[in-house]
Amino acid sequence: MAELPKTYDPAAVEPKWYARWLEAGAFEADASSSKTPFSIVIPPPNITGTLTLGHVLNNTIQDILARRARMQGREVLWLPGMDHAGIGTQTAVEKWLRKNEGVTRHDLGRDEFLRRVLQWQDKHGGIIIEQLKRLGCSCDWSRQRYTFDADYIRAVQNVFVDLYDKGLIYRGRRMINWDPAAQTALSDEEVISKPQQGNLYYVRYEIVEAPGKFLEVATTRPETIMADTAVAVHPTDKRYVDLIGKHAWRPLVREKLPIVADDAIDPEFGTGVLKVTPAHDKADFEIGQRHKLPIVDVLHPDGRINCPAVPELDGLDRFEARKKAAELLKGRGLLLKTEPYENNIGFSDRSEAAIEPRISEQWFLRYPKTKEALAVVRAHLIRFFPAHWEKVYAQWLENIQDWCISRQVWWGHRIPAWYPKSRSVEAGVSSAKQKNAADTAATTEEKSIRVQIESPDEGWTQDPDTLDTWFSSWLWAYETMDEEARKKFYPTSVLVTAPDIIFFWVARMIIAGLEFKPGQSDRVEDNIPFHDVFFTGLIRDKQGRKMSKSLGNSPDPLDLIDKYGADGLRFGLMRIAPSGQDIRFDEKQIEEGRNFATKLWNAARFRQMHGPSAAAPKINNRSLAIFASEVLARLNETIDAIEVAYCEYRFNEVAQRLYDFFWRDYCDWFVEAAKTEIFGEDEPRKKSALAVMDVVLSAVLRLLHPFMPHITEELWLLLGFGEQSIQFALPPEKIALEDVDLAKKRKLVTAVYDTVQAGRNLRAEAKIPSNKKERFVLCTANAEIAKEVPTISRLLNAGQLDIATHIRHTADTPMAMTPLGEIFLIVTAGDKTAERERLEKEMAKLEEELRTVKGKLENKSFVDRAPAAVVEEHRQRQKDFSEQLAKLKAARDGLN
RNA sequence: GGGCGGUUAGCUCAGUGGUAGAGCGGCUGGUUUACACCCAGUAGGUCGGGGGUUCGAAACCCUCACCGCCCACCA
Repeated sequence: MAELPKTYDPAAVEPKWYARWLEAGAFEADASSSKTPFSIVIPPPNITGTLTLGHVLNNTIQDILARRARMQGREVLWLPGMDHAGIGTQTAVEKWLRKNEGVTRHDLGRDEFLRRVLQWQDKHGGIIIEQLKRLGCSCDWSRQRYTFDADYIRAVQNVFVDLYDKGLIYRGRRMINWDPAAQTALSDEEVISKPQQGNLYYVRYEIVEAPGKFLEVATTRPETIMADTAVAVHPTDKRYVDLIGKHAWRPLVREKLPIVADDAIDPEFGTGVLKVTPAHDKADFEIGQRHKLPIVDVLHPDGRINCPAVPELDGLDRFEARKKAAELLKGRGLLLKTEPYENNIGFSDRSEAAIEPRISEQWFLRYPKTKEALAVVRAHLIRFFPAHWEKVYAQWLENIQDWCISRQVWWGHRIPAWYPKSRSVEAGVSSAKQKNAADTAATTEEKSIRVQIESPDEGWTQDPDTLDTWFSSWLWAYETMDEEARKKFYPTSVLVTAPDIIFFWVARMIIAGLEFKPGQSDRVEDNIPFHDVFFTGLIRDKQGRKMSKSLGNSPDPLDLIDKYGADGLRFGLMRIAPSGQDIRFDEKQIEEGRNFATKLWNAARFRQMHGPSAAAPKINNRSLAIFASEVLARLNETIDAIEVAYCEYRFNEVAQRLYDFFWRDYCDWFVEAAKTEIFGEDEPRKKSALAVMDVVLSAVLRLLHPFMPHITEELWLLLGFGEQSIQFALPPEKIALEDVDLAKKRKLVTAVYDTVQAGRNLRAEAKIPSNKKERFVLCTANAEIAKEVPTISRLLNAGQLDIATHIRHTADTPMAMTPLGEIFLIVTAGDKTAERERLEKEMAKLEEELRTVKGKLENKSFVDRAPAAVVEEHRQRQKDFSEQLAKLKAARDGLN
């Protein structure tokens, strides 16, 4: 048996084991196995990504589930991979190119740029995979996939063609979200609205039919006045009814605008008059459609003003132009006033640029299977944990809009659509000038489009756009698997993800599963992508702020691993991660995880110092010390509690239970009590105590293994619990404690422990250093206690412990009540007053408790209606309290 | 405007009907032969406010307040 080193060194142990596990192929899934399958697909991190605490949380949970399933004898597939992350990666590489080569993607051209992305990817991409390995993730790396693998690309394009053929994908000119920084369209989900401090400008529009009279219009965007094509009021607004049907002069680029009536106008807002700018506002666009208004676009794709008719504004950035437009209007006496105003502005999730609503020709998906997707969650064919996310999911599906899937970025899955070379391709960017809004519903002449993967022939050119990254991710649950794996492992067991991608990914994967039916039959239950979804919390900093690069409040998990070990990080994080709630991160908590690992190490060392452990430890019920029975009973309770917690994905509870059991019940109480036997002369009893330790340690190591894989593996083999890796050891079963007296024994143990605590308290109150061996006397009627004197004495660190039936209480002998009787601390320098005060304090506390219990028992309703057991408990308590109080009183009176 | 979460010890959080808990931090004592990343002891809480249900509420119901998130076209 190897000697355990004095201290645990995760830096040496963790990489060693990880390398061995890989070498042994321990994480590889065998699709031909007859074992029950268990499968998880990883939420693929971006190829440009590096490990964050969010990843640590997420992947630790997946690893716990995977490792536990392996121990349970299941065939486990944890399928890893990465996402090509279209806009994200393109932005990252462009930034790198600008910095390192001083070139833009336009300098390089599309083909060359894409070559550079691949180069960059080889050199700098995929760091996160190595980081996940340091965390200990037991993914089947032999199956690692990428959303840009050749066959994955093909699958994505097939899906596009399929949906097009079904009439679900269409091309259309519509109002979309335009990101002027990335210069691409975005889906609604990629736009996040934030309140923004701005101004409300009150602008005068002269009435054409009544020169000298003005309409006042309140707007936040004076720079788009040139794109106004109407002025609108509410049809019942008395102030303006007379003007409906008349006209107003547009103040910039003077032109007649019709004054229309529309229900969408809120008469309460501003002046009750809206300038209608169909090209640059979603609501205005709809009003435009209703009134057949023309559309005037005055913005370049990059957000600069495109309006040569107003040279002062032309070419200016939209925000600059806003100020300038206000000045311009002011100069002409058309700006009445400016008020500070806060409104919600949409921002790009990625580039953080302010979004422009914009009319543009894009590809859209009319979602299929939305009702079915709702139904499978409603019927709990897919279960959400915590369940309240079902509502969020339902709300989205019930109000679902068509998905804008085309992106004007180069890096991504190219849209498999072809146009005759003669026709100029618009690349999604609309240059619509004066188009009639009514026409926009009509899509580009479908005849001229061919949707297929291969080029029809030389006369055709491919659509330059790429697909939204999520249009490839939604196939992740099954496109990552080959035919054989799919047969064995699809639908997957559980998806572990953060709730912020419930729409982006979770919902769409469910839809994809139901639509494309990758399962073994056409039945719904064979085609859902997963059975359970566990939503993790969001990790926040100590102040409750979201972790972000710009705030610099996100600690590098790799630093934490260096400092505390991967196991410490994992355990510390899991212990504070309540299911489904946000987590406030504090490094202290990781430190505790590390401390727990050290505790485990030292407890194992202690065991190992007293001889070799049994490979398959067994205990003999009859020879168990009462303390052993107690710790084993508590172990059984822990095993049960953990089982229940796992069923509901309450990982923090599993961790906390293990922590409490091991540290408090096992180390603090059992091991300390068992030292009597361990250091004693009685060989059979010593053996029994060591066997109990083996049973507990072996069980705890296995229970802890999913959380702390490295240290448990190390200790498992060092202690000799198995020649095989702990990874495939069966989970511990409950110990059969068929002892008829178990309840009685447990009560006695609790009484002993309470007595010890009372005695220690006496020592502390008497200001006696804890290392000083003092004499205690225990007055008790309990006949069985004599056997336990050595242990009680050890736990009290007593010089001597006498059992008596009576002792005269004097000031020299501080006394406390315990369930066993009275415990006295025999000291020489006693103080009568102090002792009386102490006793009276204790009496007061007891009296208070007694009053509560008595009150309840005197309440007839309580006695009649409460469960008999509860009433009985109260009666017992009343009896005990009264007796103890009487003894305290006698002791206090004895002092006189 | 709708929806969802939260409010328990100085801090971070457990606790879904029966004597209010843990860890950290504080204070006191300790080089007790596994562990100072430790051990022992201890202080600290009208469980956000109000109302209700119940013999009994931190927990269940109603209501208010505050904090956070999500959804929604008020310029």
